[in-house]
Parts: sequence; structure tokens; C-alpha cells
Amino acid sequence: MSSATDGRDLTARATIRNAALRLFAHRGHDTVTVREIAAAAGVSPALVLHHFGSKDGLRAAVDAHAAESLDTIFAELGGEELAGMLARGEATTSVAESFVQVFPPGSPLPAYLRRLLLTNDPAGAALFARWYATTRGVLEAMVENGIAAPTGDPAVRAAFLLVNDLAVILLREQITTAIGDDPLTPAGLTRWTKDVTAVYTGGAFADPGKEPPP
Amino acid sequence: MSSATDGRDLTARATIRNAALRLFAHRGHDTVTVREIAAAAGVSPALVLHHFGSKDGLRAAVDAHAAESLDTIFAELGGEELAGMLARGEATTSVAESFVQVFPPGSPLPAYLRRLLLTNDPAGAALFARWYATTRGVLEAMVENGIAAPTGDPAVRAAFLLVNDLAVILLREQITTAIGDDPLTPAGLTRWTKDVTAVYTGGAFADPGKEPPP
DNA sequence: CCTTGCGCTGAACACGTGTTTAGTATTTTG
DNA sequence: CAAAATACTAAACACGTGTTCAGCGCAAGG
Repeated sequence: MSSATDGRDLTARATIRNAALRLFAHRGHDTVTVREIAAAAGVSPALVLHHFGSKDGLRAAVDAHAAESLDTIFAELGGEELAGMLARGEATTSVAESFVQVFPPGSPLPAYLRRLLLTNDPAGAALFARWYATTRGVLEAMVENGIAAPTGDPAVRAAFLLVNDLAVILLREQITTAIGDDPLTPAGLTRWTKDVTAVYTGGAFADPGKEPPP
Repeated sequence: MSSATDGRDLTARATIRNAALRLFAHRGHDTVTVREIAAAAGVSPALVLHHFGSKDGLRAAVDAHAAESLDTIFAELGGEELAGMLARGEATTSVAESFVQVFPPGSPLPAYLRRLLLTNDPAGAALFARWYATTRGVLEAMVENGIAAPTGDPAVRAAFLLVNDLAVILLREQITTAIGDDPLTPAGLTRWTKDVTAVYTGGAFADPGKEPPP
């Protein structure tokens, strides 16, 4: 019915859904009003309810649509081709890298992902659970291939790496003002990845039995 | 006027502020109503406005109070004693560790920090800016003392480490269901820290010129 | 004493919200 | 072509919201 990236689907229903996605992403579900969504979509407020039943129905539809789009990122990362890529050293990218490659610059999906993960609704929880399972699988494969170092606590390691990656999306704006580059643009991403890769491959601290920094 | 942990301050004004903090933290500023706050504090709705002028005034007061409490964590981490601790190898703890040590188990402050960082209001931005400056300073000192490895991009490295730490608070619930332990409890924290320290000191991946995992 | 100020309340007000209803174009269908 | 379903709208409704207002009880101070 609708592709992941939603090429040109100018039916009113899709227009409303897209407008709601953008508004929800940037301002939150509760502060956005049905009248605002209707105005942004160029339709009457009543039509919004006519198509989605209620505001909650619209929210559910937007959640489902966003989750579907976001899952395409992990679909290819967790696919069959992955093992081969790992073996060849082509390596999989991070979630942030996938975002830059897959979605256009002004896409509201990063911001919407933020909202999905923060408001602990089922949609966000399910998304995280799927991605976590994928991450664990990939890490296990990498350990078997000798690309990743084994660990005594694979659950924590997978969560740590996934969560670090998501932090780039969750704190995108703060990172941008801190380092002067948006990490979700090609320029900022390469700069970010360079230093992150250094830490992930060689570490950052001396081992004298002591801890990470503040 | 009020200590970080706010011992026993049973004036009605403080009671209202604490009730609002707890409700705001768990449900968001917009979904919580003045009448709910009043009920939770055991007062009339009108008294809330009498003390804080408006709901936005209350929100500002709660923001200021929370920021003050949260800053105590970084105050000691960035203090003068830090350099000595670093030299002695006692090392500073992470933000998550400080949370566990400083705040009681049921404290709403982690959840409120989440809200502060997500809604891009000035309060959250200022908080992040201060913490980022502290992190950069600490890292610089650690590099000078040979505890941390130097990097060509200190801005990115500091942001990376700070953001990873904050991710534990932002995604606390998802991490809890993923690994089966709340990382903001002593038990979960030690488990978390163990593997994280391993990555930060020795890395997790082979260096063949390739990237982090998904 | 009383009277001034303060903490505090119940009831009301103005307004924006999600939603409904009745009705009109427009397209689809038999 | 006629009829039924669908896309869509304007106007209104019921309700919850933040906020205001007039007044109560009570301690402080002259």
C-alpha cells in the first residue's frame, strides 16, 4: 500500500498522515491539535476524524507507518547478506549512518524515533526490542568471525552499543551545538564515526582497574 | 534554601513543587493538569496558581529546582579534588553511577532529566552545555595525566562519552527489559559498568579499518 | 482590641479541545 | 443513467483546561 520511503502518495489520507508525522515528531503528540494537522494538510478538521476515527487512531496509524519505515533500516542490516559482508570486512554501518543514507535531510523520522523511544508506548518498545535482537545476533556473528572481541556479558555489550548509537539520534541537537556539526549529516557523521571507531577498536582509557569518565 | 535531596521541607509551596516534579517527570509537562498536581499535593487548584502565578511559572520553578539538584552531581565531579583523584587512580564515576549514589531509588529526577533533555527548552540545553564543558575539562586533565589516550577531535570524544552516559538514563526502561537489570540500581550498575569499562579500556572490535556494529 | 496581611478555598469564567452531526459535492457501481 | 457509496465540509456540541474572583480563617503587629 505504501512503500517505506513513501514516494508520491498524494491521497488525502496519506497527506494527513505525513503532516501529522511531521508535527508529532517536532512538537509531541499531546501539544499538536487536530486543527493544526488539518491546516498543515490543507483539509478540514472533520476529515481527519473521518479517515482515522479519532486522534488516537491517527496516532496509531502514524506510529505504525513510522515503525515500518524505521524497520527498513534494520531489515537490511540484519539480512542474509550481512554475514558475507562481515566476512569480507565491508562491515555494517551504525544506525546513525543508515539514517543519513536512507532518509532525506529534512526527514522527520529521527525526531519521531525520539518520541517513540521516550514515551514508553508499545510501538517504541517493540521497535527497540526488534533492534536489540538484531544487534545481539550481529554481534554474535562478529565474535564468531573474530571481528569482535568476546565478552562475558553479551546482553550488556549489545545494549551498550545499540544505546550509544541511538543516543546520537536522541541527543542530536545537543551534539550539534556541542561539536558544531550535525551528526546526522554526511559531514558530521564522518567526523563522529572517526573518533567513535577509534574508541571501539582501541579503547580510550588506561586499564589501571579504573572507570570511565563523567 | 533547599538541599539537593530536599530533606523535609513541608511548606505547601515545596509540597506542590515536589508533586509537580514527580508528575511532570513521569507523564510530561503537557499531559499533567493543575488539578492533578493540586490533588497530589493535597491542596486546592487555586493555591497552585496563588504560589506560582501560572502553570508555566510552576514549570519554571520545577525546572530550576531540578537543574539545581542535578548539577550537584557534576559539581563534585568537576571539583578541585578531581585532579588528585585522577592522579591517584581513584577515578571519577559516570553520571549514571552518581545518580545511584546520590539519589534515592524512587527519585523522579532521572525521568525528569529525560524530559529536560528532550524538550529543547533552555533549561535542558543549559544543563547539557554545563555538563559538556565539565566533561571536556576532565578528559583534558586525564589526557595530560596519561590516563586517557589523546585524540585528534576532543570535542567529538567528549560528546561521545557524555552522550553514552546519558543514554543509560534516557533509555533506562528499554535497557532494563533488554538485560534484565535496571542500570540505575547498584546491582545493574556494576554489571553495566563492568562491560562498558572493558570496551572503553580495550575496545571491542578488530581494527581492519572498519566500523562499529549496528 | 482590631485590622492588616497571608495562606487558602469553592465557584465560576473564558476558551480551546476532540468529537459529532447534518448536509453537499463527487466518484463508483449496478 | 440512476443510485448508492464515498470524500469532504461547516457548524455546532460537550467537556476539560488554565485562570480569576470574592471571600474565609487565622496569625502578626500596632
